Amino acid sequence: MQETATPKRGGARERILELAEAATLEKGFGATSIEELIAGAGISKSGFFHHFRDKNALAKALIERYLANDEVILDGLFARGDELSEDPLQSFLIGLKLFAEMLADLPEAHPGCLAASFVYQEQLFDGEVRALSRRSFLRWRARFAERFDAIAAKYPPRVPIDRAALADMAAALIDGGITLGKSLKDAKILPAQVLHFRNYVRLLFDPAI
Amino acid sequence: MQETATPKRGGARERILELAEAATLEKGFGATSIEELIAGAGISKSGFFHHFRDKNALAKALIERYLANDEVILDGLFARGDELSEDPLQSFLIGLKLFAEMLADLPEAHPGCLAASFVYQEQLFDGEVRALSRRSFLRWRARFAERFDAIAAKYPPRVPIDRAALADMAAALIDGGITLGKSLKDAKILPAQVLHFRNYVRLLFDPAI
DNA sequence: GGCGTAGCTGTACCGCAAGTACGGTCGCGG
DNA sequence: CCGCGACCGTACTTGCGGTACAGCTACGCC
Repeated sequence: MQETATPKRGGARERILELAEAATLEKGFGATSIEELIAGAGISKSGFFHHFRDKNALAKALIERYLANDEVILDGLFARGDELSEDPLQSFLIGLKLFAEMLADLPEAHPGCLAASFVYQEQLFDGEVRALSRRSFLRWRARFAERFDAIAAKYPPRVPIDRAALADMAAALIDGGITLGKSLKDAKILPAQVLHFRNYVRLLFDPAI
Repeated sequence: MQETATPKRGGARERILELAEAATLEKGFGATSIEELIAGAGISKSGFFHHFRDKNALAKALIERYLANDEVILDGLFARGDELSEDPLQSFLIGLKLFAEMLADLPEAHPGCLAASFVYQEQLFDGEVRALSRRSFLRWRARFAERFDAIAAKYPPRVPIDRAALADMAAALIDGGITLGKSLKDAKILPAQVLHFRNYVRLLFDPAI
C-alpha cells in the first residue's frame, strides 16, 4: 500500500479508477469531481481526458472493473462450496454461508454496490452502462437458477417456486441489504440478510428441517 | 393531465415537487437541474429559491413528502389486513398480498424508492436528509417487528429468528426488488419478491404448511 | 384603508466543474 | 532516430448552483 506521494509515471489510469470507485461508493458518482480525482492521482486534467473521453467513459470502466471483480469473488466462494460437498443443496448453502462470513468479516460496512448506485443516478450513462449492469444481473440470475434446478431435482420444494424469481431474490436481498446497511450504518445487516436467504432456501428444499 | 402551459399563480411549490420527484426517480437527483424544473413549472429562478433555500432543501421536502405518502399507503393496506382477519399471521399475510397486488397493478414498473436513491448519491445532503430516511427505515423495522412478535407468540417459528432482521428483510427486498426491476425494466420483479417474502413468513410461522 | 406578507418576476453577477483545443515533453520499443 | 503512448500546461467555453437586490401583486387582517 504505497502512498501516491510519488507521482510514478504510468498506471495513472488504475489510480484514477481506484480513487473514483471509493469516492463514488462514498458520495455518489455525480458528486465525485474529476478535479478531486486528478489531484489525488497526481496527474493533470489533460491526463485524465487522455485516458477517458468523458466522465461517462469513467463510469463504464468503473463498473466493468467492479462487476468483473465481484464475479471472481463470488465464483470463488461457490466453487469452494462445490469442493466441500457433492450435494447441490449443501454446496449452495455452504457457498451462502461463506459469503455471509466474508461480509461479516469486512472491517466496515460493505462500501456499496456500484451497479445499484448507477441504476438511480442519471440517465447520462448513454445506456451502455445500464446495459452492462443489466447483463450482469441476468448472468447471476441464470447461474443461480441453474443451481436451483439441480437442487429442486433432488429435493422437491415444499411449495412451488419460480427459479428465476428465487435467483432475483438473492440479488435483491444483497442490494437492499447493502443499501439498508449503508443508511443505518450497520455492518451486520447485510450478512444477516444473506443468512435469511439461506434460511429460506433451507425451508424450501431441505427435507431435514 | 393538464399541461403547464397556463402559468397558474400559486401552487408552484407543489408543481416543482411533482416534477422533481419524477425527474429524480428517472435520472437521479444530481442530474435534475433547477433550470429544467422552473422551465417545467413555469416560474422564474427567483421563484424557486423563494420556496427552497437551496437544492438540499428541495431534496428534504421531496423525501418528506415521499415517506409520508408511502406510510399512508402501506398503513392502509395492513389496516385492511387487520380488518379482514383477527389472526396476527393471517392479517399480516393479507396485508402483504394486498401490497403485492397493488404493485402488480401499477401500469408501469414502480418508479423507484427515493429513500434508497438518496442513500448513494452525494454526501451533500447535510445529514438531515439521511437522518430522515434513516428514521423512516427504523420506524418500519419497529412496526414490522411488533407484528412478528404477535405472530411468534401465537405460532412458534420453525427456526429461531431475529425479529429486527426479519423486518429489515422486508425493507431490503422491497428496495432491492425496485432496483432490480428498474435495471431489468421488468415490472413483475417487485411484486414477485414481496410474495417471496410472504412465502418465507408462511414457511417460518404457518403450522398449516 | 392602509400594511404586511406570501408568492412571485427580472436582471445581473459569481464560482466551480465539465469539457475543448492544442501544443509541448519524456521515455521506450522498433 | 522515429513514432507513439503517456502524460503536462495553458487557456478558453458552457452550464449549473447560488447570491443579491429591486420590484410587483393579490390577499388577509387590524
